[in-house]
Amino acid sequence: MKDNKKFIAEQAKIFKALGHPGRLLMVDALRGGERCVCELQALVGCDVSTVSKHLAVLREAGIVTADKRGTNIYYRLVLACLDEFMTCTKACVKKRIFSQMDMLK
Amino acid sequence: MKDNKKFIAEQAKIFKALGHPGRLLMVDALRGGERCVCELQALVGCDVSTVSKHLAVLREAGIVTADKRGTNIYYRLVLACLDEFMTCTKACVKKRIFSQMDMLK
DNA sequence: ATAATAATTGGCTATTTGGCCAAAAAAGAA
DNA sequence: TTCTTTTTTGGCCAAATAGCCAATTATTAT
Repeated sequence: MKDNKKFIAEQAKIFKALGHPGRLLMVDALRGGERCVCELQALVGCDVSTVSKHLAVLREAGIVTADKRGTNIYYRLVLACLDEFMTCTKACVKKRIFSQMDMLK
Repeated sequence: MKDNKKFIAEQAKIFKALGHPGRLLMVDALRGGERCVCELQALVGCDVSTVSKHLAVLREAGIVTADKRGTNIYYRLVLACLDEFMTCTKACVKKRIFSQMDMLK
């Protein structure tokens, strides 16, 4: 694979990792500081094993890192620009919802 | 589905749409102005039908819009913050590549 | 009207993803 | 040590995705 292609593939991997409601919910929560797996599990409400695999996806994309303290593993955000990402997509979705509403007038 | 959940699902949809190398390549090209499907096809190099389906994904996520002029359909960017998205993820990938290099020292 | 070009749609297959359960690993407590 | 808690891993299955080809639609040119 060409270097250029590899690079865009890595960028895509970041977006892909964010492109799942459960994972997005978790990273959004991590904006408020580190959380252990069990807290994140409570948040998304599916099996711990599922949560663990989602976290692996986020780790491999370079979005979060983990560190172990005691029995718990704490995850925290690495991706600096997540705030902007969330603000921007939120605005974008809102705008779309409004324009749909306009169409009903 | 709760309203909150619907909202985050819509946000996730945007990221998911960007989370594919071919689609990311296309939207990146659209930063330089509108392009017809055939130009985008030449860029990504797969079947036109495949490109068309990718473009449908981007449309449905609210990232691009299309308009027809003559026989061609021109796509253009709608998502305002794509520049930031690209800059940020580029920096993020570079940083990761460097830290991997550091580990080899 | 017929032919040619541009794009989308439908159908198909192979691969990937997301979810759960059960089992393993790692650390702490009894 | 043995038991308990927290997390990860492996296995499995259903659903979603990405790709191609063939067929359809829409527009322009002959």
